[in-house]
Amino acid sequence: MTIAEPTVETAGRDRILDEAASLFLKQGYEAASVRRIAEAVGMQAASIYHHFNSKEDLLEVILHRGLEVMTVAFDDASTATLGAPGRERLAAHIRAHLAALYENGPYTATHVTTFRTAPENVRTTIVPQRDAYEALWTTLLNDLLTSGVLTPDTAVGPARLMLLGGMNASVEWFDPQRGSLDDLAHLITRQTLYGLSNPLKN
Amino acid sequence: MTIAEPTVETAGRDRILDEAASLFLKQGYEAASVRRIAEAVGMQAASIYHHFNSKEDLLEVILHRGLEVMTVAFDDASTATLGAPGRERLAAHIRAHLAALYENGPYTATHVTTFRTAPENVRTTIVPQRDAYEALWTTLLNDLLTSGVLTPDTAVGPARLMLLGGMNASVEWFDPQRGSLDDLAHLITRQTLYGLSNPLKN
DNA sequence: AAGCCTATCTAACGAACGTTAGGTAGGCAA
DNA sequence: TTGCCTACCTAACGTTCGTTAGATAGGCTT
Repeated sequence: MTIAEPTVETAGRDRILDEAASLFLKQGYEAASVRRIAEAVGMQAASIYHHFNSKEDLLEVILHRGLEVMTVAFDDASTATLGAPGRERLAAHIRAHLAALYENGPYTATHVTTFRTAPENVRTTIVPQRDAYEALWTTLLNDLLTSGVLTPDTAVGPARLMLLGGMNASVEWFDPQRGSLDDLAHLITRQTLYGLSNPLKN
Repeated sequence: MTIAEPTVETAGRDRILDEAASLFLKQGYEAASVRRIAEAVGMQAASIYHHFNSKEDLLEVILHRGLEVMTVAFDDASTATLGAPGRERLAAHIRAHLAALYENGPYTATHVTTFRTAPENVRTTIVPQRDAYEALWTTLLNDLLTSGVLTPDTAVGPARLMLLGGMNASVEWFDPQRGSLDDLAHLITRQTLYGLSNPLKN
């Protein structure tokens, strides 16, 4: 058990995390000042430091939480599609990753957009958990490869990077208010598996 | 007069742009201070302001240049593949965009990574040129669609977003020092056209 | 030789930054 | 009722930020 039910104690802390993650997502880590985060929460900048040791600490917690949201989504998709056909399993995991990006708070999207330029010590702390998440995808794609769902000459490493990169890149253009997440998931799944080429014309 | 041949005059200015773009790429726009940029160039911070009006101005010039590099690469690919088969034309333009990202200075990569969180007035200034570049891709994909190279039910808008997003996302993991750009271009072209699915197993 | 222009410098400005010290008010426990 | 603990506050710290003013040194023009 990692996530407690929201109590009065954690409410203030979680409010700070929510607003900080949203601001980091919109403006970037450096541009979002502690004072602006505090203002969004409705408190003074100094009060942030009752809950977190530093601004870097705040970012670290947010990046970890974003990764946790992804990982939980992935695991849920795995158990939900145990024994299902390969393409269905892939579709479910793609949909799960996109749901983590757009339907479970700003944490995953913030992770995706701010990790690359995060302070080095923060990045270093996050890397193991990040590797673990990527390993989940490697295992999934390897399963699909050995079961014959993917072309035998598929390079799993690059395929994983392109798939995750493609999904994450959607934060640049996909607006969950305007588009359906199911449509997006279907689009990416279809394009990943079958591509754009017209099979009738070669 | 907009672009002069490189003289001793513009050399200092271009040095500043190079170092600034590299730092913006590595650390982000806000984290890279004018003093650090000046230090990388080998001058004092105040000297930057002999060449640029403000830090925002510096970013704006860099973003524009990144877009110009992309556009020139696209146009070169277009003229180089006039009358060529559709898939070859697509491959050439993918390769051109990736070359702009990795082989023509840090400008295009910096554009891709910093545009989303750039100050709003800077973003506003850039948008028209950005729309023009995306329109080039829309035209190309529409050509491929009407000539039957792409599946008739291809949605060109999302396809363009996914293709550009996928290529741009490679800046997160592709290292031009370690990997071949031709390999990357081939990988993305192949995956875009044909996907990962094993055609022998449905 | 005189004057100007370009490119840089030193020095400093006010503002904003992350952060700390110390205080206060309210709830819970003894 | 007293005392403590949590969650905030006000005030301020030293640092760094983007930026400006003004000086200087070297080269080109006349």
